[in-house]
Amino acid sequence: METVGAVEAVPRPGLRERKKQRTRDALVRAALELFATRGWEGTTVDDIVAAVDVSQRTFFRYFASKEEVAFFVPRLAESRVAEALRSRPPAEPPLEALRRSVLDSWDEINAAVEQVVPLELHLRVYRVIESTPALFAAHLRRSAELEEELARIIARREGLDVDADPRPRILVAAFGGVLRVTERVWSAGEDLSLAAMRDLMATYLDQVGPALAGDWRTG
Amino acid sequence: METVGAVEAVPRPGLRERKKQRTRDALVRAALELFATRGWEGTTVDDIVAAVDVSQRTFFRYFASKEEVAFFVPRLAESRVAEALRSRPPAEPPLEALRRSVLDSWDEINAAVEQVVPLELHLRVYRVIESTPALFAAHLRRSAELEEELARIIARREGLDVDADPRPRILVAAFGGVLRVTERVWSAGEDLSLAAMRDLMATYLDQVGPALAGDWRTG
DNA sequence: TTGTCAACTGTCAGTCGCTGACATTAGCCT
DNA sequence: AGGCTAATGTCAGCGACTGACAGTTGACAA
Repeated sequence: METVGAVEAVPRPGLRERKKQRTRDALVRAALELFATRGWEGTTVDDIVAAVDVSQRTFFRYFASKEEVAFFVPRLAESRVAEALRSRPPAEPPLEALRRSVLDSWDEINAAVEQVVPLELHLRVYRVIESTPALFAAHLRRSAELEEELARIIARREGLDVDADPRPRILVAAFGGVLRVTERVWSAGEDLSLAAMRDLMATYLDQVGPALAGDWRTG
Repeated sequence: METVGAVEAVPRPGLRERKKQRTRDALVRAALELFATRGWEGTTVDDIVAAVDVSQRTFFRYFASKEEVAFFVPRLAESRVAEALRSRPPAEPPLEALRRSVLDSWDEINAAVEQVVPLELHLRVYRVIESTPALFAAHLRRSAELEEELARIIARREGLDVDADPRPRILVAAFGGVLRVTERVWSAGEDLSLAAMRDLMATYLDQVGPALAGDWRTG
């Protein structure tokens, strides 16, 4: 079961694999840096590949589109949230499970991000995403896809069929809506710390019930 | 204040204006028909302009992008919903105002749509929008923009500042989330009538409270 | 070490969406 | 009728993206 000179656990990838990894990372870093400084339309794929010194064709073999590289970091976060939700205790009420999944993954997510690009760079890119219509649209679609996944996980937890009982999707849709408001307000505000975002999210989630309840003026 | 020979109300537009209107309508109809039959990627702008016999340049003078023509019909709906919300009685609780704005505009919207394209064609195009990633992303962004507008209207009704009090946005985000689930389930189902959609929406909105409330298993 | 195979990369030509510049056509108005 | 101007057409070009083919370079066995 063990090749000579190779350890069981992680049989250190060959030169080829390491080279690919380096190219991919270099492309991500160069692209994000350019997006953050010159903006989305101000950056061409040719600019990116010139910075890394590979051909344009190579870029498109690593990323299906110019968009995809912009969402490299958010992608890391999405998979972790789904992961977290899957491992919540089944006894927990659905909304509570969602809330804790997002809030608890936060630190872990940021550690993972830092391994690829400085967190500060990601934040700058995030602002570009929010202010560029084409990118913002893509962001919303990705969110919708994540929500669909979360709804399915919730349904399974509760022993329901997503296509028969709409409650999982309704819950997640409402939850996701609040998340987006949080992102928006947070990134428009001054305190861009993660603690600030966490607090904001917790506060907003607490307000969903009251906001939906009815007349705000008689509160 | 009155030009000689011109009637006050609607001084029937000149030939030039009527020609423009015809060209625009022809482009919309040709485009939607093509999208519905050949799909989004299967239709080029050249195909559309060939069907109407105008130059490509003319197409882009009427529509900023290939996307814009695909959303010509949804656009009609959006403005009417905002309009309806503005004219709801101020005493009504926010969620109730939103709900009635959408449900009550329905018939009016469909009448307006029919004046441009057959409703059945629009439904076929809508399915293309939902199943084409690029179009679906654009759809979500448009929804987000409408939600922002609705949030501002709600805030004004309640005498609040949207940027200070998050409740309007939270409410609308949750509401919008439910709307999207409705659209999804409806367009995937069999009964594509408008009555079916209205019922579905009403039902789902009623379930938001319970879904958020807590443990579904002790219900 | 060497040679073979397969993976990776580069080059090139071409499509499609979209735009600016400039020339042409055609309602409009005196 | 003729001038003004909006609408349209033509053309050249950019940028994202793709398929086809050729060259290069790790991997692996003889």
